[in-house]
Amino acid sequence: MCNRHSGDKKGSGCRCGGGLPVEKFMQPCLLILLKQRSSHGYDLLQQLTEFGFSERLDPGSVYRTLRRLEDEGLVTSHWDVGEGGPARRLYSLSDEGEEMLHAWAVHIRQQRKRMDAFLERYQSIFGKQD
Amino acid sequence: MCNRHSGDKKGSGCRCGGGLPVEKFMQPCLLILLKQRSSHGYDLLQQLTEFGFSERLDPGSVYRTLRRLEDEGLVTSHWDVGEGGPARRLYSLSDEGEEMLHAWAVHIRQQRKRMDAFLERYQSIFGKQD
DNA sequence: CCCTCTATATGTATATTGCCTATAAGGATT
DNA sequence: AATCCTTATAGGCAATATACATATAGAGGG
Repeated sequence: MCNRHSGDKKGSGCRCGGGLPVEKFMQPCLLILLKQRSSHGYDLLQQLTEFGFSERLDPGSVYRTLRRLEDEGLVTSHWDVGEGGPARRLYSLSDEGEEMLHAWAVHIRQQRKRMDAFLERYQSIFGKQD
Repeated sequence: MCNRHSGDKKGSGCRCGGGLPVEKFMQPCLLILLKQRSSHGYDLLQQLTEFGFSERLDPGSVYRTLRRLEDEGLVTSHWDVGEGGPARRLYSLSDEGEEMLHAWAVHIRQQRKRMDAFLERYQSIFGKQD
């Protein structure tokens, strides 16, 4: 098993071969979360569990992905030195990011079709209950 | 666009960010094809279009993936020097490969759920027709 | 003072990716 | 026989992606 599966322990090793890479799928999830409301990395890290990411998801991956999204102009950020606690970087979705979100939706629907093609063939061989 | 999307031209460049890497998803597709009947790389290359792979899918990727599956003991192969044409390497699914196929089915169903979670949220924001 | 929680960021070894090119057999065309 | 296409397999490589570990730092509790 691997930490790509929700609920897995960190560092348990992975032999399953993955499928959907963590950081890649994280991108559209972050974009859609930021479409709903602007937020900072640590908060987004926790919201990501709603999309099936592990509760032990590596924070470094989230911050790195956010920086990359900013490099690509899909999100913007500014420092938020507010009421107590360390300073946080507040991210917002850009217009370009919203466009990319639509592109991702198309892409993900395609991927899902491919998975359905696989699962249908699988069930036609092994049966539904398997 | 990129050659991950079926119908794309080879070498047209990719800025979409992918999602499901070609060679990763190719693995369960090859296993299920080999479950149905033993076959060789070039034939499998063409059968893969049934799972949404591009008709211009790079043959090198297919052969490399097959070799990797063999290294992992999921498939076996032997040379088939038969009636006309170049020699072909005939691949068959191993017992271990069939087990891995079941593991993949579980995994892909999980991935599908995650995509559904994304698409549902997407539709709740932008509407179904979008 | 130490520990935990919040919060952000970097380093690194290894694996994976897409693309290009090489090799070779056989058949058809010129 | 020379050229070309199709079938068939394989290796190289630069760039990127990955998982995991580690660094930094503020604030609050015990």
